[in-house]
Amino acid sequence: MLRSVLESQVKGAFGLLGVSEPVPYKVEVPPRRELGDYATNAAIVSARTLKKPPMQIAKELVDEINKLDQGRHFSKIEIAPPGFINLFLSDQAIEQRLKEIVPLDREWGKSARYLGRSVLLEYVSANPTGPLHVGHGRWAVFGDCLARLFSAVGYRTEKEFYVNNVGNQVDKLYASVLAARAGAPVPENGYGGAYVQETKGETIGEMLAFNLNEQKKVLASVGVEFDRFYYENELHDQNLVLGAVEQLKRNHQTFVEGGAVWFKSQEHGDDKNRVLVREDGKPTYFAADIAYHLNKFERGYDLMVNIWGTDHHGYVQRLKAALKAIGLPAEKLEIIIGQLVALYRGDEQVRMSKRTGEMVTLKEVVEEIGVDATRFFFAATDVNSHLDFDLELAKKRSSDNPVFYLQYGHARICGILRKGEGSSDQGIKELKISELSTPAERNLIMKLIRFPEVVYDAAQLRHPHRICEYGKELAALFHSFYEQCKVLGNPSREYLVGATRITLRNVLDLLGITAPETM
RNA sequence: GGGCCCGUAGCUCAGUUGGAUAGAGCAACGGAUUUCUAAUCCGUAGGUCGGAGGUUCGAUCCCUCUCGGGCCCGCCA
Repeated sequence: MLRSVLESQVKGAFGLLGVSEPVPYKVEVPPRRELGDYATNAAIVSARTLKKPPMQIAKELVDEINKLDQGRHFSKIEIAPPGFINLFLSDQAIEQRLKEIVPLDREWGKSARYLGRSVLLEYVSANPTGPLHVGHGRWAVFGDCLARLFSAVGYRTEKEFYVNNVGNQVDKLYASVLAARAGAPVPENGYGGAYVQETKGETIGEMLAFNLNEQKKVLASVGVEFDRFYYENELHDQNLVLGAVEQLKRNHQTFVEGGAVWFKSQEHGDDKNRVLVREDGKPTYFAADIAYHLNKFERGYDLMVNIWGTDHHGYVQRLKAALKAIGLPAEKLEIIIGQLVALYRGDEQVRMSKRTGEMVTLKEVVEEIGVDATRFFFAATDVNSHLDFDLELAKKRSSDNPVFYLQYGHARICGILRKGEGSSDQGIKELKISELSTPAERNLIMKLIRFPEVVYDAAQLRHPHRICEYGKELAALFHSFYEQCKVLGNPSREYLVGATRITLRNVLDLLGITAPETM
């Protein structure tokens, strides 16, 4: 990507100044166009260690950059107080990037930065005791988009769903279903939702399988699929849970009290110690989860990412402490906390609770507002922020929905290309950057060539919503361009819209949203 | 009582790990269609970035305190 080329130019300039290890600086897009195509704060952040005024460092850096570059990338470099270096790209550099887009096609935006590395994503992992709620949907879409991003920067990516098919809740479900069928009241601490009545199966195993299958169907309907379902009972059957406890014992991380085996989590900063094996000899969910993650580590991934609901946040430190206590590199496990979705119908908030039975399921939402819109809404915001989601609004405003704005841009271009004679591939030979000089054209071009940087940043920060932001900005610049510039008959513009189509399509692909050719 | 998250325009949300004059969509108001798709575009209006201190060349971003909302603190999962 262009930005990393520029970063190394600055690094080279530092080298010529005799600074081999410059303090970390950034090359970024400045807030206004007059301030260049890219800008760096390198001179400002170095002022302290170099003991020179930032403006002076900036001047020295610019001299060296000019020597190195010889006008290849930059047409102009300016210095602005308190020491920003503003870089203006040459037409040659811009054209070269622009010409990469169409040949790369589906590869455009991807990078090989993490090629050869592997990542395991675990998400949703809902209990098989009922339907998925809207929060699950949000986390599912987030996880799915994150997986696509990881793949786009080179990771070998695996997606996994952990099925908690063991424990008290399982018995509770069984008792609740039988009670519901008999018309009896909900058992103590049982499940009371309407779905209990609808749960099929005679044995508890059949009921769990039924619920899981329903979850899978809903997930598939929003385009979320997994490489593996890992069943908790396998951990128990293979004796892996007690095996994990043994490892903690061996490392003197446990003690016995009240007939139970405890993990000394207080020694790792927890506010209390935690039970691993209960008085009755049954391991806790915590012990099973340690075993599960031990198993993940043994499978040898370079990175493991979990997406957990906010109700599990208190659990993060505990699990990591246990993994460290076993001697595992816990920093390879990253846990992202997903906040809940507050659902509204107009002004009225709908509570999500399995107990009351009043919850709105993911299935209902998808059926109501559609797959593409559901995915876009869930992917468009930071998963760590609370989300207020108004169903009435999402449905009523469906034609003004941002997702249609992107899709319309794609369809509009397809319409143009259908009417044009030449394909984009021909256009590439005739593309002359000098013919694309209006602000509308330049704004669109600059947005396009930054796409790989956006993908990289989004993956790096685990922020799929940046792809949505980028897509909205790109679509806006295209629509604006379209109003001002006649495309057909101008090969350079034909190439430009072809490149825009590919970029929009790749954006939608990263989000798992369809890119229609007509609307 | 303790922990984590959030608080930015009327509403829903961005804000590039501390940068330059804080942005977008919706809602409101005013315009644009003999032209490749008007599911579009152009313009106007809208802000003590919850509040108060602090750190520094510079804070929406970091620290402390505080107010408001959410989630959690089990030998449940």
